Amino acid sequence: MKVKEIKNGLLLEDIQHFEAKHIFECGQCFRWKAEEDGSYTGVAYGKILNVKSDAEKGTVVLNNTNRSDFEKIWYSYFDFGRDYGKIKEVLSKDEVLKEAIQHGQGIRILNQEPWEIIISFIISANNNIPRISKSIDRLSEMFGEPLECAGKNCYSFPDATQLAKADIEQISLCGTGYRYKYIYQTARMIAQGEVDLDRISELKLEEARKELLKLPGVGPKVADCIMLFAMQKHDSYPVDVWVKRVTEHYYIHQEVSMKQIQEFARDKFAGLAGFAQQYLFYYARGQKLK
DNA sequence: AAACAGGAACCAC
DNA sequence: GTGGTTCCTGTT
Repeated sequence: MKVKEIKNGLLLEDIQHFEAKHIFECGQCFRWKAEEDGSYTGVAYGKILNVKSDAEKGTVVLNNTNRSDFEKIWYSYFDFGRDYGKIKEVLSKDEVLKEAIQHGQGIRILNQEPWEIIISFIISANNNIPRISKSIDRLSEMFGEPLECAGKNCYSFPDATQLAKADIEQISLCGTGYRYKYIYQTARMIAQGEVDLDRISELKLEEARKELLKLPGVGPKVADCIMLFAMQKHDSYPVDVWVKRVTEHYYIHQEVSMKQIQEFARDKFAGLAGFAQQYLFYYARGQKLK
């Protein structure tokens, strides 16, 4: 990878396995919005960034950033230190995944902030992506810090302290439905240090899940998402309806319990289960698999 | 306009 | 620990 400074940003060259659409639309994040020119704009770690990828040229343009933030934030955020070619090579031994990877070849698993991901996925329970995004935007507008930018959506995601001292009635105005209580209670538990996210991040999958399940609004699926998208637990295999459908349809050939799906994934994909899950999820949604 | 989509909590058993 | 029901809101 080559990093060149350009006006107001960076040009990355010799990039493989990176497509903005695949990355931002594979269900792992909610704050990145598609622009008319095919780029995406979003907020993470309190910074606004615009991303445009060109798979043919092998380039990525990062707008509104600099070399220092790239090294501090975005290199890790976009998981540039990982060899996706190797992951794909291993997973492609399976015919279904080979096909799925062709559809989502530019997927990468972002390294997101645990706190934001916890709240985002509490909101995701029994919900759909447009509504989840809207709720997160409203939470940020109401309780986050304003960021310098030209358009809309320019607020950082509020931290746990900010939400813990918020009026619970105000949280309920963010379109989160009955989940507002969970958001508030979880914020309080974390703000008060009752739950230590850094500590949980260090634990192994099963132990970390047990801890995360103590948070109100966090069940098995949400815990698995938090671990995969914000705690680098790449052996996590979150099973939502789409992943359940795609796993049953292509591998098990009958309806089974959530537990059986997870056992299957653990045996079949082992440490790469999380990557397999992302390729399969994106594939299933693209196929509108029923 | 009624039906549907989507995970967790909660309560029986 | 498993199964059924309810929670809220945007879309069809």
